[in-house]
This record gives sequence, structure tokens and C-alpha cells, in this order.
Amino acid sequence: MNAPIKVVIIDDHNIVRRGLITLINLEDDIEVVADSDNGEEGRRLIMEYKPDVTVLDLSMPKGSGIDVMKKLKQHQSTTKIVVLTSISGSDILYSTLALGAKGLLSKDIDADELLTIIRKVQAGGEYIHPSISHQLTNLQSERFTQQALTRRESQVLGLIGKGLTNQAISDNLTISLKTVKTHVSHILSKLELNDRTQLAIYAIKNEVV
Amino acid sequence: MNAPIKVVIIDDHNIVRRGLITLINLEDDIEVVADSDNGEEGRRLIMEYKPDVTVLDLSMPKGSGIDVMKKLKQHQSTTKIVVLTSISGSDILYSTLALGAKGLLSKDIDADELLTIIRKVQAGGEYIHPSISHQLTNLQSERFTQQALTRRESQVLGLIGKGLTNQAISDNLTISLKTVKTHVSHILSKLELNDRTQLAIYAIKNEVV
DNA sequence: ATAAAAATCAGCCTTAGGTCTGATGTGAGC
DNA sequence: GCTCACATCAGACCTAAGGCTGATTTTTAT
Repeated sequence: MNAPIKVVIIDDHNIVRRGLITLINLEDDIEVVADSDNGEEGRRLIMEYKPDVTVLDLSMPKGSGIDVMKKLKQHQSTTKIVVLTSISGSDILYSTLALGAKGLLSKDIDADELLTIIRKVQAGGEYIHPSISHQLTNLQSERFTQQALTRRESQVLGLIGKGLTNQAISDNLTISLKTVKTHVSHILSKLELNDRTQLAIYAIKNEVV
Repeated sequence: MNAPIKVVIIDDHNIVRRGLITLINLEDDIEVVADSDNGEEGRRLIMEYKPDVTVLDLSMPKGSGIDVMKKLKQHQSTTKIVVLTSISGSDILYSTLALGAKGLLSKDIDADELLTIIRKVQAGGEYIHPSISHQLTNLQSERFTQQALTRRESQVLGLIGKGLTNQAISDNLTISLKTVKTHVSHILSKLELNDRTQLAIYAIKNEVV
């Protein structure tokens, strides 16, 4: 028999993490070697344990899942990433694929299903849960041409998502009101949205910080 | 030794549910007698099994946690409810307390902590997780005087949360633009917010439909 | 070194959003 | 019958928001 598949789990919900660990360790061909509730530590653990598969939650306080994936890509980590999420926003899902996630699934899947996916991904396969993939189909063509937001623009978008007015944002970032308006205008056209209300909704659903 | 504490679990995430069941069933003084992934079935299970404690998730597709609690209150159920949530909106949390939840905790607690809380609540105690209770302290005094939204106002708020303009809302509800503005104005003053962007954020965080 | 992208700001203009005051019809409750 | 909350609408008003054009400076990549 082969060595068991080494797995690292990164999720900020203790209960979810404990649940996953318990379930996975019931199997004898898969083993959880480490786990963490935040992105920073999680990244260190991956470097250290070099797991075959990493189960990664997207929404976390310190260092989001996206950040973790970016960093890992820089370091050319070979761990295969299965993204676990309840997020509905579509752009963030697309980002994970662009960053090379092998699996993509929502938190309401069966536990058995997760095990199957881990094995499949470890064997070199890919898997995207149907409830998520249908969100992506339309989007492939549309968003492909979409320019990414600059750092400043993301920052502004994040403040809009907190309900700040342009004036408040200008104070907050100590730049002129004009500049804020320019940024907002750019963000709107890049995301193909119509007003700041839709931006706020977008920001929340895609967890822009 | 006493009979084990009977628990019903209602949460739409399979993994969370399986995790909870596995963890709880490791204890010999607590027993999960039933579980469900939606509010409707969950309510039936509670009627049928009459559990001592119910662990209830707030955000679910069919019949939210709030609905379940309302129905149970009508039927004068004696099950003690522990609300499990990752929602940050404060009004919805306050609602759960008003509806008599005995426990209130976020999903990032320790598993052991949950067990302790179930025992405490069963014994007649109450528990609110610190990460949540601080959201409530300010609010007790402020929101007490807060008028509830009317049916129409909630409806309008819901559409704002979907990113509609006043004109679009007016078309959608087939009422005049003036009327929409009136409603929006009332909602703003009732919720003590400043503009529609903040309303949209509020609507999402409090899951206004 | 040079080109390209990002960040900054200004003026001008239009409109959606929001406030205030006030008015009318309707239904529930006392 | 009377009252009160609710939903509807109107006019007048003010401001934040966003579009468009154009410009300067800083950063970044090649």
C-alpha cells in the first residue's frame, strides 16, 4: 500500500476544521498532517509539511485564501489546492481558478464527496462542484477581457463596501475628492456596474478588503 | 447516570453538520437524535423528537433560522435553542435574543466550547459568545426605540440590497418614483443610516429578502 | 533610458438620490 | 364612528454621485 495522502486544512471556523479532521482521519489512505485557522500560519505549514493536498477556505481574517494561493504560486509550491467556500460572488471564484485551484466546492457538499475529491485531485484530476460551476460558465467569456483593479482601486472599493461616501473616502485616504471620483469611475467601468450601491454589494460578496 | 441530553442539529452545510454530529457523539452524556439541512424539515424533527437542545444555523435556503424560531414559539416548544452563526449583522442577532435563544455563538468557536455550552444551556443557563455580545451592547439602548419596518419598506430594502435604483424599484413594484423615495427616506431614518449604499450593506448582512 | 501603467487633480455638466411639507385613500382596531 | 398606521403621490429644493475631457507626476516594467 502507498503512503497516505498528506493533507493540510486551512479554515477559520474551528468547528468546520475539527469536523474535517475527524472525517478525514477515519480514512486510512488520507491523513491530516496540520491545520490552521488563518492564512499566514497556514502558508508556513504548507511550506513545512509539503502536503499533497491543501483544503483552503477563502474567507478568513488574516490573509485571505486568495492571498495564500498567490504566495504559494510565487514559491512554486506543488501542493494541490481544493478551495472550500460558501461565497457566491463569481469573480473571486474565477480568481481561484486562474491561480490554479484543482478543486472548487461549496460547504454544503457531502463529507464522502470531499474524500472522493481529495483522492481525485491527488491523482492529478480536477473537480468543480456543479453548484459553483454554473456560476462560471457565463463568466468565462465576459470576464476574460476584464481588467484587474489596481491596488488603490481595490482600496477604494473596500471603503465603498463599508458604506463610506466619496468625501469620507477622500478624508480616509487623504486624497482629493476629485481623485476618489476618478477611481470610482474606473472601478465602475472595469466591473461593468452602474453605481456605488452595486459596488458595495460586489465588495461584500467578493470580500474585497 | 441521567439520560443523555437529546440534541437536534439544523444547518445547511453538510460538513458542519457531520462535524458537529461526530464531535457530539464522542461524548456519552449528549446524543444527536436527528439533523436536517433546512428549516422546514428541522421544525418537524423538533416537534417529533422533542430534543432538550437545538443547534440552529441562521442562514439557510428554505425557512431561515429566524422563521424556525418564530414557528417554534407559536407552538410553545420547550427546546432550548443555541444559535450558530457567522452573520455579523446586529439586528438579526438581536432578533434571535428577542425570540428567546439561550445560546448565541459564532462558527469559529472551539468544539469543546460548544459541548460546554450545550450542557450549560440544558442546565437552564444562557451563553452569548464574546465575539458576538460586543456587537449587542451598544445596540440594546439604541435599537430598543427602533421602529420596525413595514412590509412595503422591507420589500423596498430588499430590492436596494439587490442593487436596484429607485426608478427600477418603482417599475418593479409598479408604484411611482415619488413613493419609492418616500419609503427609502423612511427606511433611512428608521435604521439611522445615511444613504442607499449603507442600506444595501445592511440588507445583505441582515439577510433582508 | 524609455515606454506604459498608475495615481493624482481640475472644470464642467447632468442626474439620481434624499429632505421637507403636505395631501389623499384605505384598512385595522377600539 | 373615530383614530391611527400604512401606502400612495406631488412640488420644491439641495447635494452627492458619476461622466467626460484633459493634464501632471510617480511607479513600474522592459
